Amino acid sequence: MFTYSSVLRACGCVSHLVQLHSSIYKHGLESDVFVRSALIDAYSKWGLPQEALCVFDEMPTGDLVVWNSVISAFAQNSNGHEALHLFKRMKRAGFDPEQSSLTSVLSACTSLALLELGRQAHVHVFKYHQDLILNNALLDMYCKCGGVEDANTIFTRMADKDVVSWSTMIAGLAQNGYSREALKLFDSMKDSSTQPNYITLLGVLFACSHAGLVEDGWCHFRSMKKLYGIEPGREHYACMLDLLARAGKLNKAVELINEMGFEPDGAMWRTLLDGCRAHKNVDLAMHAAEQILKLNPQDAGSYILLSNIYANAGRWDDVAGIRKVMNEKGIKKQPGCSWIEVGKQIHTFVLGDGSHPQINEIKIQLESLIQRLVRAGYVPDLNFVLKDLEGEEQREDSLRYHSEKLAVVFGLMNLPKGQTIRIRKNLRICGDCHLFVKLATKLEKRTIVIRDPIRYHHFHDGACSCGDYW
DNA sequence: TTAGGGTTAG
Repeated sequence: MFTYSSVLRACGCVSHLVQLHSSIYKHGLESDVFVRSALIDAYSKWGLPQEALCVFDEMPTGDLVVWNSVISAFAQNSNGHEALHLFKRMKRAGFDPEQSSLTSVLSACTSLALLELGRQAHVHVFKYHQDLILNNALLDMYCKCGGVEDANTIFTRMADKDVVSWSTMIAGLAQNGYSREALKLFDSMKDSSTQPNYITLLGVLFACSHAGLVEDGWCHFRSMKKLYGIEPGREHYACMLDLLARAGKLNKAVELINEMGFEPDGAMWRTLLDGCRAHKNVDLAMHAAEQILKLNPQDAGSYILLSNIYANAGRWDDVAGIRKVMNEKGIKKQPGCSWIEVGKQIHTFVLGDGSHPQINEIKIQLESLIQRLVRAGYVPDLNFVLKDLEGEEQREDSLRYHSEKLAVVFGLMNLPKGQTIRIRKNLRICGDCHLFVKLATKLEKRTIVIRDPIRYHHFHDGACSCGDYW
């Protein structure tokens, strides 16, 4: 038992793990709780939570650690629903959750971006208010669920803070559009006794890139090694590229790619491509797209970005060419999708999908809202319609029914006045929806928070926390 | 003082 639980931690590939697993059976040790938790954990670390669940389910023997192992297996492999389901099973089985279980539950709420659920988990945490790791998980949960004010309160009250607490808060502020506050916090961190690490600096550079702070970004990037002994890694370069590309310093971005000493990956070229779209550099865009498609010939996002760049430049033959290639290769763009939590239920809206039971009412309300917004000065921005990829008659509808607009209207209809409307979506928000939501918060006197895959937009009284730079 | 579970980026 002692041997296996030690060796399982050291196994270096899945096939070794499977061999150890059968050898455990051979020796009849599979019911030992130490061996079982180590096995569950090992499967989880190799990204196989279902295998971990099999190990868990096949024996009745278990203790709190075995439960915690299997819950964390799903929490860490981004299956928040299953983690929460197992947590409920654990409570029904008569086990009292403690710090480790609650940390996994918080991490599950974080990955699901469900603020109300996270608040419920927070209630269980009160009696452990001195636990550092648990507090860190709480910080992350509040930051990622759009409750950055709550995170700030907890952070201020934390007696002990380690590098994870500081890094979580710095990145959290930046993701929520509070870049300058994030940089101020980094200054306070330097005054404290905690040394920044690799991840802290990523948060700092992220803050700079999302606020267009080019000089600050360079300064932190160039001083990483000297001040903190941290060699800039691939991710730091990616952040710098993002900073330069967004700010329109495309030549500097290309210089950085050439000098960085890493092979640029698809995400880096994609960053550059997006900068080319924003700053209308067709030639560089073509080069970047070519590089991406060499690395990943099926990357739908790049085809669409490139085709929009061509469309904006009026190069309709090239637009048609891309559409043809996409058709031939069977490449489809991912449909936009938004989620909103109302009455403990998640409501999903997908572009072009009218399956929501209230969809007709929502469309009527949306139409009326658009008319009121137009009277208040809203002009739909047709630049964001994918002219090339949609049929002529769908053009206006495709913009009108972007999933976040449907979710916003649904929130206005169903959430009490004064309650913040929180939406999560799978793609980045388009400029037209951004304008629409800004104006809607002013007209309807509501606060709206939208989380996209990269960051948050806090809309209030006609403005957004991103300062229209995202 | 021979063994198992939790937090930060992309």
